[in-house]
Amino acid sequence: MEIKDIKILLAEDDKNLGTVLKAYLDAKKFKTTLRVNGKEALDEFKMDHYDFLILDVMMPIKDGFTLAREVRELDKEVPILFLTAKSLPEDKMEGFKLGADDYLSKPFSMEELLARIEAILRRTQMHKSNANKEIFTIGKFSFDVTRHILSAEGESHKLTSKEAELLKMLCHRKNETLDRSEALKHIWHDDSYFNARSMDVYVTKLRKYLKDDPTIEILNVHGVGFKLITE
Amino acid sequence: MEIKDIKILLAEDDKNLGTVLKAYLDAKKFKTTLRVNGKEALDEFKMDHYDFLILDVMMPIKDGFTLAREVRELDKEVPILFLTAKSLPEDKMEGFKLGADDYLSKPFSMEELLARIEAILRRTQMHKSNANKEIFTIGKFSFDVTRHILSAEGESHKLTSKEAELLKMLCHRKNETLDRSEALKHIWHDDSYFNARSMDVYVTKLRKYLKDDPTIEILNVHGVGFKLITE
DNA sequence: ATAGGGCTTTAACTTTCTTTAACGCTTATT
DNA sequence: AATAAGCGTTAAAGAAAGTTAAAGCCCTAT
Repeated sequence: MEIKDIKILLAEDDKNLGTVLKAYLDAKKFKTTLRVNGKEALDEFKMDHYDFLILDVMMPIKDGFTLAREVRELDKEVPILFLTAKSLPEDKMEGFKLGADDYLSKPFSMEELLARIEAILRRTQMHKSNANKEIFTIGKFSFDVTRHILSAEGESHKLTSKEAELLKMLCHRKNETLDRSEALKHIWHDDSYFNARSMDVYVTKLRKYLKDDPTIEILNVHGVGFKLITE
Repeated sequence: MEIKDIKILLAEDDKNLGTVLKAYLDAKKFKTTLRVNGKEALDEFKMDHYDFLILDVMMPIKDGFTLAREVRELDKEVPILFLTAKSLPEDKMEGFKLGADDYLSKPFSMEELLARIEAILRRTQMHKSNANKEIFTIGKFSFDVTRHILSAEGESHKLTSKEAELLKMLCHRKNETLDRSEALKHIWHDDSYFNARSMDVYVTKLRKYLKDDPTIEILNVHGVGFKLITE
């Protein structure tokens, strides 16, 4: 995997620092997504695949350590690097216990940050060359997100963009509720009545595709959204 | 490129420090040119080629940040390292926004300076060596961007300029969506209905050229653009 | 100047994808 | 139970994209 394919999720509440870091990392050919607190970062992490997390420890709403703990429940592998203003040993310890790979005390230079990211990636990226292949297993189905292909038992079916995007979101939140408004904002870019009805049509389509496996279900949570139930 | 070929432009108003730095760097086999303010440094930069800039932030007549801004208009690549007495975050930020690669707060040791220069050069020189290559690998194909040649297994095919430009853009965004309007603005210089249809024709052409490798795919993302998918 | 060849655009037709509409059913509220 | 809001499903209308062929354009060689 080349550097330019590596997706970084950056959680930093300081708008200024966050924007500059993102610009710098993007200039270094990473794909960086910036979120301004732990909650938004977690939502984003659930929504997409990331190869690396850079988390500010002190953030409003949800701090970096709490976020890391929740991320680790979903993914035990993804490298985490903390940015911390305090350089107290206790904090470092707590961070590393959660499976952090490194930390950096502010202020730091961009060069330093880059060097650490690359060091960690060298260490971890070795044994996963298939990292950017986003493939979900849903019951007896296999869903290739980038290729929009849903396959089972030799048969494979090509999904349209909207079908694929919706199924992707459901997969990222499997066995938990995907908010209707969240999906609408993410896929349709507008949470309105007609788009909601359009989304219903797509739910029906997906149910049809998945109906061959009775253990799979797209459940409606009335007034909230949908939930993909598997195994 | 060997170290002895690397030309450094040093802008430092403190005669004493400047001379010592130049002597040290020259001893380390760099070719160092010393200028005592931003204005003279800019004149020098315009006059000759430099591989690396070391700029003092506080200088008479023209300061380091202003100089960097003007340099960046001429050259977006050349590495810049700031020397700063103040260690205020604001200063750092302003510097990095201009595309600085690192900074060093006074007082610093010569070894430290050398280490940072070498770290930056390792990274940028690396980039340079595969930047001018401009050859993409797409599945079993190889695409020489500058020569407009798409080849596979001895066979090689010359692309027209529009074909090449479009494939280049798709390669730069491989495995992610290239916005239709972005491609139109960049290649056709105008995002209009007829150009969009023209672009569709070129997508068909490219698909034909690439069809021998079934792992490659140019996927349409309805209403958004196209995505080149490679393993 | 002009005829030919390669490249690009326009046109026309076909297919696919998305949205809208309609109608029936289910779930919450009072 | 009555009412309203939310959802399930299907069909159709509408918009975007796929494809092929012909027309237009621009250079170069004659």
